[in-house]
Amino acid sequence: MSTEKTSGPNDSLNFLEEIVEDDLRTGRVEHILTRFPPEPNGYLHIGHAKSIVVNFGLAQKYGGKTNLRFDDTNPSTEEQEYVDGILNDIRWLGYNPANVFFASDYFDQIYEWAKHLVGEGKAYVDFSTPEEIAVLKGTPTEPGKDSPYRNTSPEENLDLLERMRTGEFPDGHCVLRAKVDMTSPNMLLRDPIMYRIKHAHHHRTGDKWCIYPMYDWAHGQSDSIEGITHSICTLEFAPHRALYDWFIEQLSIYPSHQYEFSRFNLTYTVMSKRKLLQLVREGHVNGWDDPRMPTLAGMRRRGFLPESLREFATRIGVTKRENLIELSLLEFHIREGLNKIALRRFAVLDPLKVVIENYPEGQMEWLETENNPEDPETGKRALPFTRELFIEQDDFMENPPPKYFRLFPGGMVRLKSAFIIRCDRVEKDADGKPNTVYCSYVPESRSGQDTSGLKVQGVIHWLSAEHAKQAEVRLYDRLFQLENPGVEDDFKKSLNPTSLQVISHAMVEPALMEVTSGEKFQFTRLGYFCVDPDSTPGNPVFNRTVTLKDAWAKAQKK
RNA sequence: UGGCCCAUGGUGUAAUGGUAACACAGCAGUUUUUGGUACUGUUUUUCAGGGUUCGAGUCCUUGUGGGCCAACCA
Repeated sequence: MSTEKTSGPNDSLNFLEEIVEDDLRTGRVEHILTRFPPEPNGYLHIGHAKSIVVNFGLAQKYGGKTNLRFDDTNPSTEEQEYVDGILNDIRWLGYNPANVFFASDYFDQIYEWAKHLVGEGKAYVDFSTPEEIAVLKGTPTEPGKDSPYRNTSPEENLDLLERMRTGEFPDGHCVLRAKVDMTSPNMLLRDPIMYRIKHAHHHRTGDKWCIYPMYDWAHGQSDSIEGITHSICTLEFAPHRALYDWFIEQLSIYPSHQYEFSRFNLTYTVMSKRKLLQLVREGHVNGWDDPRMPTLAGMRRRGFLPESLREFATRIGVTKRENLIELSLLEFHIREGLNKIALRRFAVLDPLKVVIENYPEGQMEWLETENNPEDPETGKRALPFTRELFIEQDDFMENPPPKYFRLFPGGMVRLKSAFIIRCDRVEKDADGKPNTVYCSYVPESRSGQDTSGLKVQGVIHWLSAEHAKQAEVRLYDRLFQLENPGVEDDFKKSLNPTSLQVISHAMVEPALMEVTSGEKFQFTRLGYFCVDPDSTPGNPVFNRTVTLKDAWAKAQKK
């Protein structure tokens, strides 16, 4: 048998890594410096997580650094709350920016550069209305026409710009535009706006400015000031690159370069900030950190591990293609991470009482069970076993289908880490729902010292009724029922009505009464759960992060 | 009807002119006191036509299909 098998994605580079290696080899750059440039107008989501992993990951791999730069050029939508949240999310994901900067740190320099361009006749103040500007801009297939203000002298423009800055004009009265090419096939080159007037309070510069630079007139300049070698963004910015380069060339400043990769889409998820904001505002979810949200805050509260997210982001790759990633890939990485570290605990979400009729009343014994079979060093714990127990309703069926190997009348099942029991009879409510199952146990079948010789296929979890404690459990499911809700006219039409199911009286083992917010467990046979911050002493709340894979449930669906 | 970007299994990503592979998903099985985990096997792939070449997923060309661009948003 050959053991030489060394192909796979691990030894191949994505296109950004190829560019970087090339730049390093040819000496275009000595060290790479990337940046992650969020606008502080919302919370980070899983799409940003990929961008963070790409930017920080690339720098880490090649011994470079990454700055965090808040793109705060629009005071009307940006807030300090978001700055704090974003910083927190990035650190949680496992990254530390080399520097934390703000585009607003550079407003003075950017203004000086604007004056320079005006002085050279490469920018002008335009008093046209937004409508007039739009009409003269043309369309993608028709060239635009020059604005009547395009040939104002540099001297007059300099004066006008200064008056814009000092607050002489009201909002929207005029704009500063770059003089590029009104006939360019690239719409962004048709005399793009550099500054607009906004008499608004800025979260950092206060009331110092009433003109604010547009994205194109701030981003590349900020990159250049910081000496960013590789300015990585998503595909929709590709047409901006021509402008990015144009400004840098006109100013003869450090030539940062822009590279674009495709953003990713996730099935059953929307990712646009606008839509996420709508979900929050309209109360379809309980805030930005609702565990159903694809925000980092939501996923953290849901119980996702940052390393799972990093691995997922790496696995989906970096390309320029449209793509729609299956949610099951994310879930795979979540389970993989949690399987190794989550301690196992017993919980019964939908209790059904079991009475072991041949087990003496009042008797109790401690039975040992492992905390995590994947990690023996986590040791064992003891569970109290008594005559009256709880099992899941799901684990009993009066008339089971073929291959059902849990409990049914006349059938036997193993209580995990305890005994084998046989179901003798069942007592039902008036509506026919089983309410108590009477069983007998096999004393010599005790786990670890089973001499019964019996073989049973099913193993189920259980709780001593007398010792079990109540807890709230929140079961989360996908927020949308459609694979690609974002492409519908109304994405909210496919909202999943059962994306949250609250079980206020689940039963759990006593040890789960003393937990801390954020702690993660596997509830044996049910899934991974995480302690919600809503928990109070004695009243824990558990969020279901993700279910376990369930071959039986899958087979039943067919 | 202008410009830019893109096209490899169900999904995503490799293969850098020389045997189309990896992961997830699916299916089948082994192990298992979690119908979990682990392990094994397996179904399924180069958008179409033309060209260059001994040889094309890869290069050229023409189509076709998809995405992006006409905020004083980023």
